Amino acid sequence: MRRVRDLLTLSAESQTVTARGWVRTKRDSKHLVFFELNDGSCLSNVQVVFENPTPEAAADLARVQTGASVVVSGTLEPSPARGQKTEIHGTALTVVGEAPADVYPLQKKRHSFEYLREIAHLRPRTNTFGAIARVRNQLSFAIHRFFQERNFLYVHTPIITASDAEGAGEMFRVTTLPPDAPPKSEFGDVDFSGDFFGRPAYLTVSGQLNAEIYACALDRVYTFGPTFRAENSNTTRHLAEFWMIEPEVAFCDIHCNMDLAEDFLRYLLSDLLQNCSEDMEFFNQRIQPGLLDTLRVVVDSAFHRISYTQAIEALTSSGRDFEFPVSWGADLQSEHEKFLTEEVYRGPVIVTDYPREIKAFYMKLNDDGRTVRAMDVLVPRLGEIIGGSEREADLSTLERRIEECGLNRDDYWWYLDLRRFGSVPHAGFGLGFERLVQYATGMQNIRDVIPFPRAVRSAEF
RNA sequence: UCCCCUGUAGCUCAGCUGGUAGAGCGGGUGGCUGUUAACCACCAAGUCGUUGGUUCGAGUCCAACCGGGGGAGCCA
Repeated sequence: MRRVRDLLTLSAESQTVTARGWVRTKRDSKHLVFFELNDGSCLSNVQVVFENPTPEAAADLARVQTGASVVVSGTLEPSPARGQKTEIHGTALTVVGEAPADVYPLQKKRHSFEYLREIAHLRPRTNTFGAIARVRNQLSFAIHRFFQERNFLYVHTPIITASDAEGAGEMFRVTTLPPDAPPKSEFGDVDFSGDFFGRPAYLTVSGQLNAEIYACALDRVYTFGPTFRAENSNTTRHLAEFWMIEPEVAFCDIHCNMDLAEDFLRYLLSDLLQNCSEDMEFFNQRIQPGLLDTLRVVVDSAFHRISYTQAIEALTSSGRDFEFPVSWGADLQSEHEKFLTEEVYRGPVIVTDYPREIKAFYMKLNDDGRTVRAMDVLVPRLGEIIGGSEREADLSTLERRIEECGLNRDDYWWYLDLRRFGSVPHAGFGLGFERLVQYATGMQNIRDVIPFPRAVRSAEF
């Protein structure tokens, strides 16, 4: 038994081969039947030919339709026609599972992504979703390799968290209390002391705070796990459940953090271009023309690095009429990010040193007292793909920032201990895995780059 | 959550200022000895998202609801 990917690299010397998989398309004439077999090992199908089939084989071939699963044996031969170098001249065929064409939802034609989303259990059988699965796999592997080569430790931060104020968005509650009649306190609010954890608990929105703990002991760590946001957001770049990569590095400032983020993205894209070339060529041709050229430029050139203040200047001096007014102190809107990445710099841009008021409490306060050492990596089409910062390492400054942000110091006692004992400058960032996949493939909707998307009012499959 | 667009055959869509539905693909049958978006011929297939309203008459106009898509905000 050989996988199609290997089969296609063999030289055709009439050797006997067996393959199995799912039939993508069949074409036949009176004495000649062609079908193409795909087993997910690569984008390409292998063409199978039956010439003058025996009556038994003909009966089986009649049951072969798009979507059927088959095992086929034959000899690998040079193909006389264009379209493929080699093909299997079939001698034996087993139809493992039929796919009746009048009810099988996938036809041998192009389907819209909207339709395929409704049949997410079958969409990995299409070219696009097979390619996405392989790209996700390649990127995941490369992410681990990148960090492992640099002596980062993979740490497993918790999925369930009790800190409800990480400030990264609405959270999903985790509870074993009965939803119809939860216990109430004397004031009428829900009493969580009897809940599973004895306190309110949620699904994590970030592993960062926990990662900092390990970075401040083991020097350099990363997490790669699922993350949950209960935001009621309905866009092409948000999910309620997504995968995030969060490196955290001790003795590292904002500049070292930017270097890491940039090396990381370029490493991943370079690896993908090299090791998923067939799939990437497909995305270039069918999904986003020009994609490969764009990615090659990103791999080969340094990212632009500007401060928030410089970004504001670039926007105000552009003469462009934006829907949202540009002023120092206001957050950058989508249209501003798009303008910077797509028109001013035509590539990834790292923006640093944002006003303290629009960023999280844990970001290191700059000497000017007005800005923090935040960094966002913005890319064309998507906007923010990475958000990170140098963390505030000074105890009293951090305590002041927590209070400024209206948070309760006591909730962060363990986080503050990191500054109380052996504090070090450290920095890190979060990369949204699905956004990376979107960027790398040119896919428009984030729901099409994750196998089973979870979004508002959407959790089937 | 807000704004805009959209819902007609299995899929993708057309259907003008209201007169009870059409194309391509897909499917079925037949033909074809090298196809590869196969080709040729024929055939079948629709409670026009749901409910209500206007009208002699609604796929078409109006309202509400439901589903889908895009944009914004929030962010990764």
